[in-house]
Amino acid sequence: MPKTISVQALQRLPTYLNYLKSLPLDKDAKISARALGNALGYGEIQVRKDLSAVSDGGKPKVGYCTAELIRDIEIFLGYDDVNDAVLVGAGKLGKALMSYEGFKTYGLNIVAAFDSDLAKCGTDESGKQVFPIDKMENLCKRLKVRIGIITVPASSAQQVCDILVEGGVEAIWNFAPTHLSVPEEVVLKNENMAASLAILSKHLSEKDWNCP
Amino acid sequence: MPKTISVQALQRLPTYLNYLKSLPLDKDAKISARALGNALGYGEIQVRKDLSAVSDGGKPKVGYCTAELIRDIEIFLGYDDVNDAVLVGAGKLGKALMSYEGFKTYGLNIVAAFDSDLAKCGTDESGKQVFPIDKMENLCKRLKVRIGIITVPASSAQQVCDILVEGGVEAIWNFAPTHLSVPEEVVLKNENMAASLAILSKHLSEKDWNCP
DNA sequence: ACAATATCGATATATCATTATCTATTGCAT
DNA sequence: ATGCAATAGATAATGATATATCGATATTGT
Repeated sequence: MPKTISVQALQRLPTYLNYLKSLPLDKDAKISARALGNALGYGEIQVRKDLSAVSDGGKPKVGYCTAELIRDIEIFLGYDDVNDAVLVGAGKLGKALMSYEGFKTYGLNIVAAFDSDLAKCGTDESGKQVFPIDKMENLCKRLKVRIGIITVPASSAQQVCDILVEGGVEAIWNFAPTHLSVPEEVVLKNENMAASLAILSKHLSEKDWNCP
Repeated sequence: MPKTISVQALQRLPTYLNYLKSLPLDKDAKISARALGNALGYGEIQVRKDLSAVSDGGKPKVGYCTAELIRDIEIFLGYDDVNDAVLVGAGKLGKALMSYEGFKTYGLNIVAAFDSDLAKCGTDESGKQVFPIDKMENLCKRLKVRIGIITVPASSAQQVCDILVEGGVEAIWNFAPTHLSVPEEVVLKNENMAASLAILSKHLSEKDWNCP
């Protein structure tokens, strides 16, 4: 029976991983759930629970073996095998993502980008190829790309999304500030900046209410 | 007593708003919770619950008045009054955010940016000024900036964060893939792309398990 | 006018996530 | 050895969120 993990816990794993990797590399280093939690602002019980889903345990009085933990999380998250992705929309945000080196460490490899504006096509400064959008479906199929990243304006996002799905993409990462409908079997993750802003903005206005 | 709203619901509000605004503008248009839910992939009960926190209600057999709903959500989210923000880190992502026009509609106004690299200082292509980072604390205080956006590499994020806090910033929007510690009274929102990727990546690898 | 229907709102239930409590294990100092 | 402190792990309790049920109300068609 596969271990279960909550969505929230799953989203915390990269944070653990990131912190663990920032530690001085020592093959036999150990870390306790409490230390890890303190560093990241989580409770120690939560840390243990999160880690129980990915690792086969730490030792009392010692803690977890840092190196093992790193490996276990990476395997669990699938960072060990690379997922190919395409990006649609070579605007400012698209370019920023294209040239972000960090994705490699997350097992994400952007193999190509597309844009409807022919002026943006060619080789990007990141070294990646930008193709006209009508090549997209075919190229996705040929390369068996599994992930599509959408960084086009909201107005064309659904259209782009449909093409990606047609091209056999299995997961879509949407940066356009709009809702997309996808078939059930396709995973959709919205990077909803407006939602984040809503939180900040609400907190600020609540401060104004409470503090006279 | 002020109406309460869950964090999750709060994060859905911008999505409602965005969809409502995409509808043909008609002063007397009405929309039912079910229609709204179907369009966005939410359950109708959830929609009603979410909206109950912001609006003073729809009418049976009719639904909600679209125009009123838009206004109510905007007021609730504070989009009517503008919050000034500064951005730190004029790299690719920073520039992308600086030139994103959409923030205006969310009541966010980036008044200035900072970077430690003097070569990046001056006037950005977005028309915004980029200042050396040692001017930051002072400028935040003078302009009473409430929001700080961090788009620097993980290694310098905490340092930048501390300066922002010193400068009196009340909310921090962190795009660096690292954990930040802030005083209790400062709101921190992490835009954790790694966390989103974790979800996609996990779903993909789970597909591989289940489908032989 | 009255029934039928669509819809809202409130309450209750179920699901999911976090935190607290308790027990068991390990290493260390005596 | 033996007892103490630190720590993991399991279970239970709390809290947050989503879903279901039910009654109330407005519109529409007879």
